[in-house]
Amino acid sequence: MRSAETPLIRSLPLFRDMAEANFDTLMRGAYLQTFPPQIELITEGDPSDFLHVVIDGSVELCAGWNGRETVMATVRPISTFILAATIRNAPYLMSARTLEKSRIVLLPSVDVQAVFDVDAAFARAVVTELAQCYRGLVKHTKDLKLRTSVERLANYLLRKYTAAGAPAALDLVIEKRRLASYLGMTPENLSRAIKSLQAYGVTIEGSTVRISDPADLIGLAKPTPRIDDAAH
Amino acid sequence: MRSAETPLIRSLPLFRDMAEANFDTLMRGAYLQTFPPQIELITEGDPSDFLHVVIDGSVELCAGWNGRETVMATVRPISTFILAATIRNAPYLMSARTLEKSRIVLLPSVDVQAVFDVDAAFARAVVTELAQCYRGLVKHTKDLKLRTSVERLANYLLRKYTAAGAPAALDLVIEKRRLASYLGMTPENLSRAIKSLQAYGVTIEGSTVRISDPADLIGLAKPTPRIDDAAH
DNA sequence: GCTCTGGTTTGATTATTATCAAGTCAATAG
DNA sequence: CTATTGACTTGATAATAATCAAACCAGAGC
Repeated sequence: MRSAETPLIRSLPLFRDMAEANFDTLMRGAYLQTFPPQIELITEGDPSDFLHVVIDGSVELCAGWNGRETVMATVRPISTFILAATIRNAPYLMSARTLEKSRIVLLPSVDVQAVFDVDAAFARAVVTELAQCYRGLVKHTKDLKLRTSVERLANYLLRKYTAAGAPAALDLVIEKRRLASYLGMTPENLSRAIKSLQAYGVTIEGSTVRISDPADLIGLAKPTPRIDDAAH
Repeated sequence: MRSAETPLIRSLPLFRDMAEANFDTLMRGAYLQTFPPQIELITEGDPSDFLHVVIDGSVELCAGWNGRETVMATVRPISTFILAATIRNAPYLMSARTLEKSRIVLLPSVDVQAVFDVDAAFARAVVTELAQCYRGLVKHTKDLKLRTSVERLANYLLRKYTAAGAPAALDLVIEKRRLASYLGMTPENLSRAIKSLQAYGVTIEGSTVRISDPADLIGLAKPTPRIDDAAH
């Protein structure tokens, strides 16, 4: 691959510190592809051949069992997904599907592994990234096990609100049924949870969220850095 | 540290392939300590100073929020815990508590990080271990989001049963209230879930589990490698 | 032996969440 | 402009799980 996106990828924490020669090796074997919406990029259970980097658009990671399905995460530019499967050379545990028209870089797993072995800076970056992903998932699990659905919604909204810098109106980016699945509830239940947050100054019209009294909502949500901080 | 446990630690996948000199460095800075039962080894939110290795006994990883608490995992010999916090040099997301009298090796995080930077084999082992932990947590999350409590119990029992080689009687090692918390339910609910599995040939008396008709139980549990396999 | 303790079980009740079935609404294709 | 589609909402109901309270039971200590 040789394209305008190369410097963009280079700027990611995962690739930032590695030697130029090794980065070139990775890029030589890479493919940049554009996918239409609703395309299944990878399927749960398939062998992991590529590390994926979302350049543009958005991708949903989901998992199914016995006819049920749940959204595990949404990946937005610029970031990678299924690093763990690539590293372990094991089958995917989640499926990935484009939500909109998306441009994605595919890095062959063999190249990633080869470069990992010779580039200490890259190795460190992979570890850092993986540890970050792990900790993110620990937080998600705590969210699911320790909170009710209304509490999960309240904290989700506060996280987005804070990340956006406490704006008067906030866009809900994700479809409600997908948000419901991500938060571990049904669309109907989300609809009712939204209604019950009106008592705490939250209004959601279409995809526009307004929080009139953050302090009140915080009183209900009781956010903690050990679940709700992106950094930590 | 210089003790009889050194070769035991050396045999772990995490330390197996590293250079002898680097392993010695790690061991020089290490402490081996014996803790009584019910001791809080680390507390959620504290800075991460040590990588822990359980040599003997057992340790419970748990997390709390707003007066509620949940068991995230149980660590048994020989394995490490809180690798991710050590790597990221970030506060612990979980607390750790001994369940019984336990011997634990403490490796200063600074040493782990220093050796990581100079030993490629160790770096690769850390990545492999972290990826394994990550995938284990993905499975746990899928289990929680896609299955009912009875299904989670059925699959938990089948996993233990299979791992033990399909014995006539199986010991339930963990206390029921802890198992309940791990599986995301109350002790009362677990008690009822056990009862409802009697219809599928499962009897649990005290801590002894008997599965008279595995095929029948499998029909209910519908286990899948993408949730229930330790390896994958 | 007894008593105390804490885990477990059981029953009754409530809370929470899911399911089913209509409806509303907005965007879009024809 | 109308018809269709699919997301979202609402209401009624059912399933699932939590809570509360009371027993039960086994092991530890006396």
